[in-house]
Amino acid sequence: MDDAPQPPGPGPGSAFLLAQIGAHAAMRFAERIGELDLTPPQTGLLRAVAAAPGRSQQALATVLGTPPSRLVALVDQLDERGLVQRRRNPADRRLHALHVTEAGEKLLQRIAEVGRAHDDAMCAALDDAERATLRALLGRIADEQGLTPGVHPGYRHA
Amino acid sequence: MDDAPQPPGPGPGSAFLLAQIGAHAAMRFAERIGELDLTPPQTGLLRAVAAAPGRSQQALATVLGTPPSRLVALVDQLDERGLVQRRRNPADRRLHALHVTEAGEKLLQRIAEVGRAHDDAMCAALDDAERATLRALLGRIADEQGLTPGVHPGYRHA
DNA sequence: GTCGAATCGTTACAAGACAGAACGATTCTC
DNA sequence: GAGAATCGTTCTGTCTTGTAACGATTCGAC
Repeated sequence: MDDAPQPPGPGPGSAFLLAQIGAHAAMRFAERIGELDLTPPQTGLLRAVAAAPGRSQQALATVLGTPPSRLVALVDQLDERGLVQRRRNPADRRLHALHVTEAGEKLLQRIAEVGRAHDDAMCAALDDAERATLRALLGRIADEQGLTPGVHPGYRHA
Repeated sequence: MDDAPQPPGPGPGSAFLLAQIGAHAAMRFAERIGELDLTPPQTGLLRAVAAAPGRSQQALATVLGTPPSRLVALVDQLDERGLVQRRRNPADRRLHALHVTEAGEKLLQRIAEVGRAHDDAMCAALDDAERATLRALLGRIADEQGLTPGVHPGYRHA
């Protein structure tokens, strides 16, 4: 753990608060899904596979912004636990089409529950109207910054 | 780079957006101060030293949440570049009191400029009133979550 | 058709960051 | 004055990560 900058004049700026709270949110989320024996990268991959079944590993690597060699290990871990499957495509036997198993689907439901609880905990300081306002502002920022929906760049500790 | 979760029902939840945007903000900031030949941990340390001159390395390690062994390398780097100084305390020669040099002060001013530009770029999607609203909401979240002002937990790539 | 270039997944490798424990030097306590 | 405690440093082992080669398979040109 380290620290970073603190911006302009009076108190921290929005960018620093975003980075600080974002790192905190990521850590807390990692703790929560750790109880399901999952790491954040594993969770992200599982969600990405479920979002569009049958994609190749290379396609996923491109979308997730990770080197293909890293994806191999990730898929291995999920495969060993029976959460995803590699199916050879008869038309093009080079690529492995990834699919989520039933066990994977079940786990995804639990992940969604964890996500809701985490979301609620992070916004504990805000009432319902304020949460809606925050979410709208963040959505506009994410859009303007060109962030891919559902993809989180740069997690630590696989 | 990896990815992470995407929360509840309709679209991403606030917690995911916070983590996603926060990581993005941290990366962009790292790029900006990279042009000043600084890493985020170095920048954070420099700011921390300036915030309270004369503190010991151990005191800083506690505040920043980093192991003392890591701080040594960081202080070395800043010392070699003449940005901070280790001054032995005559009263207690065990500890090294850290101080920012004039060159360090000058660099801090440039860092502040970079921080303002970064802040502005991150909020480009919002008008002034919306930025104030966002900042207020984020400030309350950071406070409620017990985050230490000015300290950013967990940066990657020193 | 066939030969070469390109693509996919995998493996191997090297580089770097990190935390934790062990180590001298110095100071505090009794 | 002797032992425990503190500070900074060094050392070591582990882990993660990106890059580069490697077979297998398919596509394109001729």
